[in-house]
This record gives sequence, C-alpha cells and structure tokens, in this order.
Amino acid sequence: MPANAAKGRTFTESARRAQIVAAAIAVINEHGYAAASFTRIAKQAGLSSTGMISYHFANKDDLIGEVLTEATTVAYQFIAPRMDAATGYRAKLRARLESNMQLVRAHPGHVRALMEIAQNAPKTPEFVDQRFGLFAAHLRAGQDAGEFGTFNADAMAVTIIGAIDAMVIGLVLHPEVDAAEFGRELADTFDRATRP
Amino acid sequence: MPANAAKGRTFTESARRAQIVAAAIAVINEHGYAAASFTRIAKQAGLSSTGMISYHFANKDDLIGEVLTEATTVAYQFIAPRMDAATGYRAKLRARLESNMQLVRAHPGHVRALMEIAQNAPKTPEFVDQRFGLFAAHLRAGQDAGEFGTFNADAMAVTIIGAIDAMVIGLVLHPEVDAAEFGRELADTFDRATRP
Amino acid sequence: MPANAAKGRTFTESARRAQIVAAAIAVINEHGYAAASFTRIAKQAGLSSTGMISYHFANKDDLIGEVLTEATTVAYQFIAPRMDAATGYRAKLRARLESNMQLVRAHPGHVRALMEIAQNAPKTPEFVDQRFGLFAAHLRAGQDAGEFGTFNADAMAVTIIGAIDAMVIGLVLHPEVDAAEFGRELADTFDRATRP
Amino acid sequence: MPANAAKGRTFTESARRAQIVAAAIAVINEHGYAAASFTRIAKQAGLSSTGMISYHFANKDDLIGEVLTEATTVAYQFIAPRMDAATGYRAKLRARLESNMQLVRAHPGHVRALMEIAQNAPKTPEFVDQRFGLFAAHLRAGQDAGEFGTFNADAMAVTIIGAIDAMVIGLVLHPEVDAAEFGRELADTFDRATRP
DNA sequence: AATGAATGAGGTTTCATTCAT
DNA sequence: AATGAATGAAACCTCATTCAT
Repeated sequence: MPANAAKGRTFTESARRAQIVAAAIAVINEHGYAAASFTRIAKQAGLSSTGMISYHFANKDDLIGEVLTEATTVAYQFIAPRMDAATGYRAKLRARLESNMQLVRAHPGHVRALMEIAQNAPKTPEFVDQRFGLFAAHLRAGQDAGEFGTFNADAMAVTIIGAIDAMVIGLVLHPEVDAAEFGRELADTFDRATRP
Repeated sequence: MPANAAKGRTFTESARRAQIVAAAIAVINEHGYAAASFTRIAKQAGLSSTGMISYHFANKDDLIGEVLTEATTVAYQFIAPRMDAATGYRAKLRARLESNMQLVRAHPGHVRALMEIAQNAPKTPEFVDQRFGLFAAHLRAGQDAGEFGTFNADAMAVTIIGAIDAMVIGLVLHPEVDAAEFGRELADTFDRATRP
Repeated sequence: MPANAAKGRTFTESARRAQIVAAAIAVINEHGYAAASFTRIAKQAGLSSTGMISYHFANKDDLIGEVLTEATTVAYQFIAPRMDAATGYRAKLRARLESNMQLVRAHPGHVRALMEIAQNAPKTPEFVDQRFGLFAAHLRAGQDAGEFGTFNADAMAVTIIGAIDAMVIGLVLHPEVDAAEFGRELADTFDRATRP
Repeated sequence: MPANAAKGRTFTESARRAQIVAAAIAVINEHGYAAASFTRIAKQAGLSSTGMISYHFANKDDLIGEVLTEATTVAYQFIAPRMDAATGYRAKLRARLESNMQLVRAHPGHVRALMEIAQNAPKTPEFVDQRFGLFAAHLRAGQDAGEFGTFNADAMAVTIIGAIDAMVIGLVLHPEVDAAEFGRELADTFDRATRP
C-alpha cells in the first residue's frame, strides 16, 4: 500500500517510480502536457494498467511533481557547475544564461517537459516563486557589490526569467537555431541591461 | 441554426455570442484555460445547457478564437494609439512596453485570458509567430535607421516578448505591484539593451 | 401553423415542401441517410433555420415519407409505361427488371435516395409489403395464365425484389458498369427461373 | 486499461467482451442497428455505465466489428460443413442457399444482427466485396467445369446475394414462414437460372 | 508488490423539436 | 408564412481514481 508510504521506499519501488517518470517525460515531449494522461503514460511505460501508476503515486500532482523534480535536478546539475566556474555576479549571470540555452540541446526532453509543466500544470506557483527569489537575490547582491547598475531587481528578475523561458521554448520548437549563439545574445542583452 | 451562419448575424445572435465570450473570459480568469469547459462557461453565463454554446459557436476552437479576437482587439486599441503618439523606433518600443503593462491594470480579465489561451491552447502558433514577426521587423528597421545598436534581432525579439509575457503574468498575479513602475523598468531595461 | 394543415396546401407551401424534399434527396445522395439531419438539409436548401423544415413537415418521418413518395413516383413514371408497352406477364416482368436498371442511370439521385431510405429508415415495412404484394400478385396471375411455371410465388417475389435492390445498389456504387447489360442479365435470370 | 491491450486477454476480460457482444446483438435485434447505442447496450448487459463498454472496446467500430466476427463465425460454422458435404458446384450452390435459410431459424439473433450491420454500418464494404468475390469465383469455376450455363457471373453473383439477403430478412420478420421450404424454393430458382 | 476491472463524472458535439415573434 | 433562438436529451469517448484479489 505504497503511494508515498512515508517516503521509506524500497529499491523496486524507486525503480518503478523512475520508470513511470521517464515515461511521463516521453509522453509530454511527444504529445504535450494536456495529453499526458495516465493511460498514455502507462502505455508508453509498457504497463498494462493505469492502476499501476495510481499505486505508486498518490495522485497526478504527485507524479507531475516528481517529473518536475527530476527535470529541475538535471537542469541544476548542468547549470550549477558552469555558474560555479564563473567569478563574480556579472559572469555568473552570463554563465547562467548561456548554459541554460546549451541545456536545451543537451537535454531537450527534460527541458521540454519542464516548460510544458510550468506553463500548463495548475500547481506550480511555488516553483515559479522559488526561481524568482533566487534571481532577485542574485541581482540585489550584485548591485550591493557594485557589479550591477541601478534598477528594480524584482522587475529585472521577472524580465530575465521570462526571456529565458521564451528563448528556451523557441529553441525547442526550432532545432535548427544555433543555441550557443542565441545564448550569447541573451547574455549580451542582459549584460548591457544590468551594467552599472 | 447559426454556428457561423455565413456571418450574417442578428442583434440577438451577436449579443449572445458576446455574452458567451464574456463568460468564457470570466471562467478562464477564475479557473484557467484547462478548466474552461462548456459546462462551466454555460453556468457562468447563466445558460441552462451547453447546447446553447454549441448553437452559437461551431466548436470550441471557434469560441476560443472569438475570445482571442476580442482580447487582442482590446489590447490593440489600448496600445496602438500610445505607440502612434511616440516618435522613432526607440520611443515606440518604450511606448509599447509601458502601455502593455498599463493595459494589465486597465483590462486585467482580457489580458489574463489572452495569456492563458496563448500558452495553453493548441492552435495558437500562428498568433505567436505573427507577434514575433512584428517585433523582429521593428527591431531590424530601427537598426537600419541607426536608432538601435548591433544585436541579433530574432534573439532580441524572442527576449522582449518573453519578458513582456512574464511581467504581464506577474502583474496579474500580484495586483499590489505598481504596474506603471514595472513598465518603466521594463522599458528602461530594453532601452539599455538595444542602445547603439 | 401548417405542418400538414389538413392537406389544404397553398402554392407557396407546396413549393417550399418540394424545395426541402429536393434538398433532402441531395443530402442523402451526398452523405447517406444517417447524415441527413435537418441541419444539413436546411443548409443544402439554403434555409437559415431548421425551424423552417419543422414548420412545413410534422416531423422527420413526414419529410422522409414525402421523399419516398417523390422518389417512388419518379420510378413509377419511368417504369410503368415500359411495362404497359409489354404484352403478357413474362414480357412485363422482363420490362420491369430491365427498366428498373435503366432507371438507375436515368435518375441516379432518386434511386440512391430510395435505397438509402428503404434500408435505413425505421418506418418502411408498409412500403416493403406493398411492393411485395404487387410482385406476388403478378407472379400468381402469370402462373394462372400459364405463362410462368410452378414455384412458390411468395418466395419468388422476395427473391426478385432482393435481386433488384442488390443490383440497383451495385449499379449505384459502380457507375462504370453497363446498366442495360446487367438489366438484361437480370431479366434473363428470372426468365429462366420462372419458365413453365 | 484494456480496450485491446495487444490482444492478450484475461478470462474475465474475454467474458465481459462476450457479454457485451451478446448484449449488442440483443439490442440490434430488438431496436435495429441505428438504435444500438452504448447506453442501450449497457442497460441490456446490466452494466451501470457506458464507460464500461469503452473500457473493453476501443470504440464503437471495434465493438461492431466483434459482433460481426461473432455472427459470421456462427454462420460459417453452420453453412460450411453443409457445403462441404455436397459434391459439385451445382450441389454446393444449393447447399449454400438452403443451409443459409435454415440458419435463420437456428440462429435468428445472429442473422438479424448480421443483416442490420451489413446494411447500416458505414464500414462494411470490404465485407460485402469479399462475399461478392467468393460467389463470383464459385460461379465462374462452375461455368468452366461445365456445370453452369452461360451468363454474366458478376451479375448473377449480385443477384443471388441480393436474393439471399432479402429472403433472410423476410424470414426474420415472418417467423411463421417455413424456412426450409423457402430455402428449397430459392435453391430451385437459381438451379433453373444457372442450368447449362 | 502489483494487477485487472470497474466506476462515474465529465468532456464536446449533434440532434429533432418547440415557440414567441 | 416564416424565422431565429433555444432546449435538453442523447451520442461517443476519456479521465483519474478505487478496490478486491
């Protein structure tokens, strides 16, 4: 009687969850979030019943939440080291923007799923707020350090996040575009915009 | 037997369509696009059955299309004169950005619906592409005129559009925020970013 | 308040009915009986509302009945003189079968409609029974006159009617087939089968 | 989540499918094909919802297809051995016709359903064509063997099939008629018609 | 630990018919 | 004589979830 039995998960249990999450990501990529029903996910995962999914996840939110966690983890593991390698708020911002665009080509499936869920799933404000908070804090710290100029950090955070997401979606939809170049352009844009 | 009877619309017919469109906008605002079912819209409009909606609109796409038309018309009528009043590509860009944020407070329902539909409805890439084309053309023309600096106009167009949408959504979700100020910040941001 | 106001029909009334019947026949030919809804018929007739149809016909059965009458009348007027021109039961049977197949090419629309209705409409047993009675009587009379051999007239009537309908449908579906030839073959078949 | 889960069917699953197919046959017999809605079939089967049917069958075509398979199987198993027992094309034709009429009394429900579906369902031309092909081939082979006389085999095939179907329907509608006798009459008719 | 079966609400759409004007 | 508007039942189908085994 799992379905999140107090988080103490056996090996099999974890494997099953991972398998289902992977299937969900695949389905979202192929058909979009709206079409990611339990039925389709089960079929994709080669499961014979949707009951299987309900057994391992408390409900759909639980599953989608896990997909979100998986996707953000992948993103984080890609972006974080690249930011760490950069020195200073300005350079870190550039690293963030450029690596985010490279991520689109490195893990297209996860990125696409992330975007679809963020846009369409009903329950993601906390996810949005968290991202916003991190950006705003970075900008304010950079301003305090004198690396950034004068601007409303909240407004700028929203602006940058929106720009990132739009460009990510654009790159996903247009695989022929040079992601690295667009990433540099994006970084240049906000480098100019945040200059002291 | 309407449902788009060759466009020749009666007074009553037009009134009902408008009423239903208004109800759809209200429902989308309250529950989001995904939950905007005929049943909910009918209830919101005080209609006794969904058959009523099907009678006046050929199908859901037809209804959503009308909502989109209505919302974009409202937006256009708000923004266009403010852009016209500005002189030069740079000033027009600022007017566009600032008025777009004022629009959020002037017509919150229409803006919210517009965003929800653009993000969630399956049939809107043309709408997206059109907006992108207009922005890219404006930027290129401004570059040719020497008002803007050197940058990839496509990348910048995506960036600006994403920023607009994100800020609009942010303002919608946070009514306490000073939209005019955020609009000015947004305009300042891209004024710096596009400077020659 | 017509809808069969005691059969006393004005000129306009009759014209309207005829127009609607013609539209119904056209729709049945294009989309089949099952798709012959009031909505489609009204559109075909260039009417702005299905109310118009309900106004002139008591209900759908009434309309379909009129279509049936119209089609059978056309068929009768084509076949009757050709039977009359033939002498004797045997020759008349041949004339009936051959002319019926020629009718398919002469009035394809009416024939198609007739078949569709006879097969699909729920309320046509009387029509079927009437046709059966006429055939059986003809066969029995021919037997009494010594022109036909010994057989169960009822069974033969059913057999012939079924053969006619199947061949009609076949000809309708295969316009390239020589209807006159198939008509002769059909006549030959039952000439042999009914020979004394 | 069945609905044709790659054909690997459980016992329960098969039982339910059979139950639903049986209910569909019963409904078609009582109310005709057009009225054989999921709702009515579910009620007939004692099921509480139409979702149940959708769960076991991919869609209505799937269900109707199964009904058709079931009915043709029953018919084949009745007719085939009787044809096999006969020697020569002429005798086999007689066996076919006579046994087909006996089948009406042996399995009235299946026969009625078969007729209703063949006539009314949209997706059955292949079924019709196949039957036609078999008959035409039999007739031609018999002609080549010198057992049948000279006639257009295609025309004769259509004729015989039409006669069969009409008589089947007639027998279904008139239970008091002696099916065996009518079967013999039918066989006699085409025995004379195809004689060399 | 897992599965197959079932459920019932909800989705959009089409339909014939009614009625006030 | 005609029309536009409305109705509500019924259609097929999909969904997330539950439960006995």
